[in-house]
Amino acid sequence: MICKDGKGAMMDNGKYVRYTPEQVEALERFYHDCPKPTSTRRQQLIRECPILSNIEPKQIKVWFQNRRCREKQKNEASRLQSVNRKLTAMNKLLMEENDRLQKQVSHLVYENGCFRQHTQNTTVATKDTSCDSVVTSGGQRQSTPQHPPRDASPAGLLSIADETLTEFLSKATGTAIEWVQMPGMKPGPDSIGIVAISHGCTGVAARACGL
DNA sequence: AAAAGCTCGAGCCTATAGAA
DNA sequence: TTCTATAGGCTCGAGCTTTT
Repeated sequence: MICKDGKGAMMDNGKYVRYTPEQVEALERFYHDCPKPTSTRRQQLIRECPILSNIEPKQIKVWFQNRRCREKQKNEASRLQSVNRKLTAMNKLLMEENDRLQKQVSHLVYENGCFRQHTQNTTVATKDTSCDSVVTSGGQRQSTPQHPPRDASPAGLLSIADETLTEFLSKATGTAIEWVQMPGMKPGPDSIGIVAISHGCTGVAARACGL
């Protein structure tokens, strides 16, 4: 029967057994119906199926064991492929969002510089009362075309800050991700395949996960 | 007598060897 | 690369022994 050399498995004749296609087909059929047969059921299978009669019960047991293992590996591989596809798509969207936000930051930095400049000029003008031309020309403000003109008073600056904060918060809440632990997966960001997005979120992560 | 502890066999899972 | 087979570690249930 089976002998051991301490490192691998060999049959008596020095060769591994390769089950015939007919035998494999019979085993597969049975596996499809019952992936975890009891020893009684396996013996019954050997009795009922003549082409399996030359296979030892132990070998049948091992075959089912390995078959389940192969199935599990196959399922895991396909699950990982699916997660990979989602991550790739999410990465693309996040890169685009990052790019857009960086451009926005550059623009805001530029705007901030303009406002600072303007605030300085206004302060100098209001202190220097001898310079009428500056005071009277206060209505001719320079501003970017994207935003309506706003005064540089503390109230005006506060409104800009408020608007920026509101925009930031809407983005932050719009991309909120809840990590949900799934059976068989470690808790935390490793289990990326199962991110859950709150209803109504329109952020980038939400769009990515909806793929 | 009932609960607790121990042993043993069967089976599962993962990693690995080695032939086909 | 795939498939068959083994090793080793682990769990679980059954049966037996010991303790309370």
